[in-house]
Amino acid sequence: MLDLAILGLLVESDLHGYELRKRLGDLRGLRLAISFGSLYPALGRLERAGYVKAVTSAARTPSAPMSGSLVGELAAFRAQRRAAAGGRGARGKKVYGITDAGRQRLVELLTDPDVSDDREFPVRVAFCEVLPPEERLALFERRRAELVRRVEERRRTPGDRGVNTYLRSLFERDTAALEADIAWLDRLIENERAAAAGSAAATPPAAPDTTTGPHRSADPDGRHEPEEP
Amino acid sequence: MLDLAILGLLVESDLHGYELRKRLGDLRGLRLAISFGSLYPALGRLERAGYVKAVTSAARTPSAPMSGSLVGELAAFRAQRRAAAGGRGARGKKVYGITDAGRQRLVELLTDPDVSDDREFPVRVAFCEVLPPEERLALFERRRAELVRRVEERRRTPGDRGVNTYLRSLFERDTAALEADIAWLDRLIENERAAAAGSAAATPPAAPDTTTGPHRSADPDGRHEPEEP
DNA sequence: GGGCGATATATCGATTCGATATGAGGTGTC
DNA sequence: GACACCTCATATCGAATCGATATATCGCCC
Repeated sequence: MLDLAILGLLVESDLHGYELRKRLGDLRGLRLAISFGSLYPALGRLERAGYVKAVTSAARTPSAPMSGSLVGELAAFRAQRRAAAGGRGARGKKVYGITDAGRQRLVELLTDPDVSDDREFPVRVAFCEVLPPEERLALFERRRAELVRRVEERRRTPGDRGVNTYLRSLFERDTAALEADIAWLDRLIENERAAAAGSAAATPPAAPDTTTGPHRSADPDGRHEPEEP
Repeated sequence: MLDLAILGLLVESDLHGYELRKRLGDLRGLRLAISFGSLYPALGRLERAGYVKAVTSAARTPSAPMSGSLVGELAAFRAQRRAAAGGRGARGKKVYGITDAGRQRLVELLTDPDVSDDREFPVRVAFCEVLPPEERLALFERRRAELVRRVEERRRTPGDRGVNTYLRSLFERDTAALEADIAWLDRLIENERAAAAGSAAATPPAAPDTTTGPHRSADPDGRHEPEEP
C-alpha cells in the first residue's frame, strides 16, 4: 500500500522521503500518516526493484560538478565520506524519481483485483487519475460489487442474535457505513460515465473544468529539484 | 489490539486458539479476521505475561485421569510425546482462561486514553460491557471529542484546493463518515445516560432487557471444556 | 555563540499478516 | 477397507508497518 502511495506521488514530481511523507499527510480525505520506519525501507525496496531511482542527492555525483559553490562541494565531500564510513547521522538529501517500470508497476497496483484490504481502496482512488478511463470505471465497479456482496451477506445471516447492545450498535453502524459507501461509489461511477460521454461527444474540451480530462495538462511547477530553498 | 480482543472474549468463556478466531470472525459489526500468525504468538505473549493461562489441553495432566476412555489416554500420551520431541505437527488442543491480572489488563486496554488507532475503537466498544458505566461513558465521550476535533480541523484548513476530482470526492466521503460516526456516538451516549438514570431510579430491574445490566447473568452454556464433541 | 525547532535519513524491536507445514479425526465413496 | 478429502488445530517464517530513537544539518532568534 505504501508502494502505491509513493509511486502515485512520484508521478507528479520527484521528491525525497521527508517531503513525500509531508505531501501524503497533506492529502485531505486520505488520512495517511506514514511513519519513517515504513517509508525509508519502502523507498529502498522500490529502488532495488527499479521502480524508482535517486535523481539527486546532497552528496552530488562527481559527474555533475556544476553549480559552482565551493562550500557546496565541500559539504558534498564530507557527506560522501560520512556515508562511506557507514556511520549513523546526516546523509545527503536523496530525491527520488519514478521510472518507466515504476509507472507500469503503479498501474498494476491500481488495477490488481486480488486485493481485499479495505484501507487500500481510498489510496487507489487518490491516484486513479493515471489510469485510462475504462480501467478507472472498472476499479469503482469492482469495489461496488464487493460492498454489495457484503451487504447481502449480512442480510442472509441473522444480525448477531443474542449479543449485547454494543455489538448490535456496532453492527448497525457498520451497515450504515457500507450503504453510504455504496452511494458514494454510485456518484463516482455516474461522474465517470458522464465524463466519458462528454469527451466522446465533443473532443475539443470547451468545459471550464480542465482537471477532469483523461490527461492532466502539465502543471507549471518545478518538477525536478523540489523545495530547494 | 489483538490482546484486547482475546482477553475480551476469554472473559465470557475459556477457549482455545482456533475457536477464539472463529468467535472473533462471527462477531458481526466487528469485521475482525485475525490470522493464526498473529493469534498464536499473541496467546504466547499473554500467557508469558500471566494474563491468560492454559486451563486444559488434549494432552491431559496426570492429575486429572477421569473420563475413562483408554483410547483417549493413549492419544493424550502420544500427543505429549510428540510435544516433548519438539517436532512440528499436531499438538494437543490448548484451552486458555483469563486470570485476575488479565481482567485488570483488559480494563487498562479499554480505558487507556493514549490510543489513537482508529481501528481499535470498535473493538473497545465490542467489549466495553466489562467496564463500570461511568468509564464506558467516558470512553464514548473521549472518542466523540476526538472526532469533533478532526471535523473542526478540516473546517479550518481549506479542503484540498487545486487537487483533482477524486481527492475532493475522498474528502467529502471522509467528512460524511466522520459526521455519521459522531451521530452514532451521540446515540450511544444517550442510551448510556438513559440506562444510568433508569438503574438509579429503580434498583430492582423490572425492565425486560436483562443483557443491558452492568453484570451479565451467568449463561447456561458450558464454561469449561468448550465444543468437546 | 548557543540553543532550538524544522529538516532529513536511518535503524531497532514489536506487532500483524499471509503463506505454508503438519497432523488428527471424520466422512464419503468406489 | 482403502483412499481422498474436509474440518479442526497448532505452529513457524518472511515481509510490511509502526513507534521510538539516534544522529546530523540548517536557519533563526535571543
